[in-house]
Amino acid sequence: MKSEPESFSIDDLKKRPNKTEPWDGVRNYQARNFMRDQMQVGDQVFFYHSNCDVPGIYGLAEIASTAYPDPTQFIENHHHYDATAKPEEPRWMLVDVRYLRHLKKPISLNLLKEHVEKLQGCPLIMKGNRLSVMPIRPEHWKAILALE
DNA sequence: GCCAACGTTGGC
DNA sequence: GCCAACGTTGGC
Repeated sequence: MKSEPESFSIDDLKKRPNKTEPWDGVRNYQARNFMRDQMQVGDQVFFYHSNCDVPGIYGLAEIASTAYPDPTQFIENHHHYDATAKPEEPRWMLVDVRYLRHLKKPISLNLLKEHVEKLQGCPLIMKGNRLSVMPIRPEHWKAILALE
């Protein structure tokens, strides 16, 4: 799961009550579907910092709830307001995310790219990929964590 | 700040 | 259904 650290970083997540935060603001259908259809409580997550000095994975989190409607879609004037969404027919979903730990050493995108051969097909290092939520296959998860 | 790589919108 | 225009993401 990606976030711009200037708006919400893994340090911010750690400081939250229960170290947990609703992952609101996702407005991409594919990303929504991953949260809605595939995420289960206890699933582990890489916390990725995008659009920053050193993009990469900075820590681990876990899914703390199954998907439910993103309340920000109903709030007029909110940055993530969606006039086409109605409470009886919500369009956008989110999950709660709980902090687990920082990586001993962040795994930069640069470092990930040095290990393409082990990460064949991993969406993280694929060009043009802009998804903010994406599934990581178990073998990729292991290979990435081994870089810590 | 630039720009490639998308995704969305809306006219036709 | 096609596609041009536009908006967004995110690395660099």
